[in-house]
Amino acid sequence: MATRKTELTRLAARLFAERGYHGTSIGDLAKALGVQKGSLYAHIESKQDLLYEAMSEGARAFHAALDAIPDDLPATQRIRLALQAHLRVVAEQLDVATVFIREWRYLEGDRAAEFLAERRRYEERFRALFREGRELGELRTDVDDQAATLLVLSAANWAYTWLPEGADTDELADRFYAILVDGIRGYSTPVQR
Amino acid sequence: MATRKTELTRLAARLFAERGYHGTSIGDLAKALGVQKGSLYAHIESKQDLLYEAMSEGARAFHAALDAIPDDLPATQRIRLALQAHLRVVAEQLDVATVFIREWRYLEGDRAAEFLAERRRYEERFRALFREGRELGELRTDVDDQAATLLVLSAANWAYTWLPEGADTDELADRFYAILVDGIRGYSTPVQR
DNA sequence: GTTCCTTCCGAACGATCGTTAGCGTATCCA
DNA sequence: TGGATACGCTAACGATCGTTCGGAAGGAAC
Repeated sequence: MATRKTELTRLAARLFAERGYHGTSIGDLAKALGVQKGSLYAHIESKQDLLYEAMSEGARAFHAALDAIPDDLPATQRIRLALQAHLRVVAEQLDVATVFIREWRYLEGDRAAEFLAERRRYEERFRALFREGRELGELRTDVDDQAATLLVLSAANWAYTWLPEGADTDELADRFYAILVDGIRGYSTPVQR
Repeated sequence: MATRKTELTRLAARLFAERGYHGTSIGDLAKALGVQKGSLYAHIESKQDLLYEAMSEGARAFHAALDAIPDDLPATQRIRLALQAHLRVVAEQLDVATVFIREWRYLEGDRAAEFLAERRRYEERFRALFREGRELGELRTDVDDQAATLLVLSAANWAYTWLPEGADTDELADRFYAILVDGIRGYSTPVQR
C-alpha cells in the first residue's frame, strides 16, 4: 500500500539494528531518506512508533515461521523444523529480528509489557515441543524441558549477532539439532556425572 | 585505591546494562552519584572511558574464570567447568558482563577493534576445548567443533538476558552440559537424519 | 472544480546532550 | 609552611535532540 511509510519503517529497523535505538536520531533517518526531519512526522507520531512497528513485524515473522510447521509430525522433527524456522527468520529479516531480540527493551509504557507477553508466548511454543516429545516417548524421560528450551532458544536468539544477512541457515540448524539430539560424546561411553 | 573512581565505574556499568550506553546520560550518572555532572570530569576524560573500563573489566573477569580451570583434566571435564565458569561470571558480575556482551559495540575507534580481538581470543579458548576433546578421543569423531562451540557460547552469552543477579549457576551449567554431552534422545533410538 | 490526501518544506521550540573552565575546599605528604 | 592531590561546585558552551507548525505542491476522488 503506502510506499513511503513502509520504506521508513524498514529503514528504521535497519538503523536501529545497526546503531541501536538511542544511537539513531530522527535526523539520521531523515537524511537516509533524503528528506527534512520534520517531514517524517507526516508518517509517524513519534520515534517510538518506529520501534514498535519494527518489533511487531519481527514478532509476526517469528510466529508465522512456527505456524508453517505441520502439527502431525513427530515432536523431534518439529523441534528440528522450529530451529530451522527461527534461524531462517533471523537470516532473512536480520533487521527486524535484531530489533525484536535486542532493541525491544527501549519500548516505553504498555508496549514494553505487550512485547514481553508476546515473547513469553513464543518461548512457550518451543517449550511445548520438548514437553510433548518427552511425553510421547520420543525423548529421554529424564530430559529437562526447561534447560533444553533455554539451550535451543539461546542458540537461536544469539544468532543475530553473528549470522550474515541471507546466510543459508537450514544446514546450520541441522548441525545444532544433531548435537542437541545425540550429544557430542561417543555412544559407547558410559554415562557419568 | 581510589574510592570514587571505582564507584563511578561500577555505577556506569550498572546503568549502561540497565538503560544502554546511549540511553544513559552523564547527567544520569551524576545524579545517581549525588553530584553535579561537571564534577565527573575530575575522574574521566569522556563518557567513552566509562564504557571502555566496564568492557575491560568484563573481559578480565571472563578470562580469569577460564584461567582457573586446571590443564590436566579431560577435555570434557574442562568443557563442563568452562561452562560453569562463564555462567558464574554472568551471574556474579551481571553488569560488566552485560556491557561486555551487549554494549561493547558502542565503543569507538581503536577500542572497538581491541574488543573484537579480545572476544575472538576468548571464543578461541572454547573452540580449542572441543578440538582437543575430539582429537583425544573423548568426543565423537564426527562432532562439529564450530557448531558445538557456537551452541555452547550462544547459551552462555544469552544468559545475561534472563539470569537473575547472584543466581546459582553451577547446577544450570551442568544441566546444559548433560544435554550437550548425551543429547535429549533415548540411547536406544537409532540415529537417523 | 473543489475537496481531500499524501508528501515535503523551512523554521523554530524547549530540552537535553557531552564537555570545558575557573574557582573553591579538604587532606596529606614534604 | 608549602604544594600537590582529590573532589566538588557553578555556569556556561555549542551541538543535537524529538517534536510542532503553517504553508504548499501534486495527484486522486467526487
